Amino acid sequence: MKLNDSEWTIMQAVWSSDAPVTARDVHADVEEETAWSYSTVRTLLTRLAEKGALSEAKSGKHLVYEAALERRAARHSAVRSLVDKAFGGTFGSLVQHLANEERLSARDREELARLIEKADGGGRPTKRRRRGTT
Amino acid sequence: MKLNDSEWTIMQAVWSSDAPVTARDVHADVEEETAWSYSTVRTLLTRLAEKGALSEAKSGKHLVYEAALERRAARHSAVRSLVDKAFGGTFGSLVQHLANEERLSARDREELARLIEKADGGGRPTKRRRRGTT
DNA sequence: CACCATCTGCTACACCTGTCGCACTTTGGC
DNA sequence: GCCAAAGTGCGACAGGTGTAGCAGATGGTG
Repeated sequence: MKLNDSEWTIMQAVWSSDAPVTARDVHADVEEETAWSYSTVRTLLTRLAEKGALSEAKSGKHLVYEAALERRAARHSAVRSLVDKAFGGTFGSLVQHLANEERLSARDREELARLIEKADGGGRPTKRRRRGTT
Repeated sequence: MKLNDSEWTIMQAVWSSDAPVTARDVHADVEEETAWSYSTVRTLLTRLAEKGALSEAKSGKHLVYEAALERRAARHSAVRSLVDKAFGGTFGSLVQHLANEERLSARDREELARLIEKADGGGRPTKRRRRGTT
């Protein structure tokens, strides 16, 4: 499932709520950031429901929306898509870019290292030292 | 500079060559992957030149194209754009996603750790000072 | 020089995106 | 029950994308 920019904005608002949301809720949520009219929000919600990223249902008399697509899955697609088009399909290239080219703040870099360390198994010592194949 | 999917395909072909390329060259390069007609390639080249990502010039009698936008810069924008729309603008979130959610190969993960280590200053111990305002 | 293979300049066109507005239906309060 | 306020169904429209085709200008070859 591929989301375009405006759809991401809407989805973020939906995901940020535990309970199903109304168009009004979403509008309130994104209004400051986007200045979109209520109509625009409704259009986007409808399109998202049509494409299956949201489920649209009547709660009582009004329509409420709920994410049908998980944020995690959406992120996965987005990353995969970026890697495919911009990094030759190789995660390594993206990682390398982030580590070398990207102007990560020192803090980001630290966080990156910390996260990696943690994700690396949380127990297995990162001992392999040889820098081997390029 | 924001490139759409088809434009990325074209740009990759242009970047992959040291010398300026002709539409014919690009077509040959992407044909197998995309099955686009020569016309399509030309249209995309023109649009890219119009938006400044490529420079179009006459070499002799024919048009040749050369990247005006660096791959590195294009990647930077793409990553920034992804981070903004899908990860709340925080690199850390992307990194966290890559490290935890994404199915990185063990090798990718190692590479990630290695790159981070190396990029981290190549010697300065990661002593992470105060995290300031977060 | 004549011709054919190319190259180049336009135009096209359906579908996607970003952004609404309008008119009609419901609903809740007096 | 009536009316204002909110909700809903549709339509719209300009600009971006994906994908090409056509016709005229050009250049290399016999």
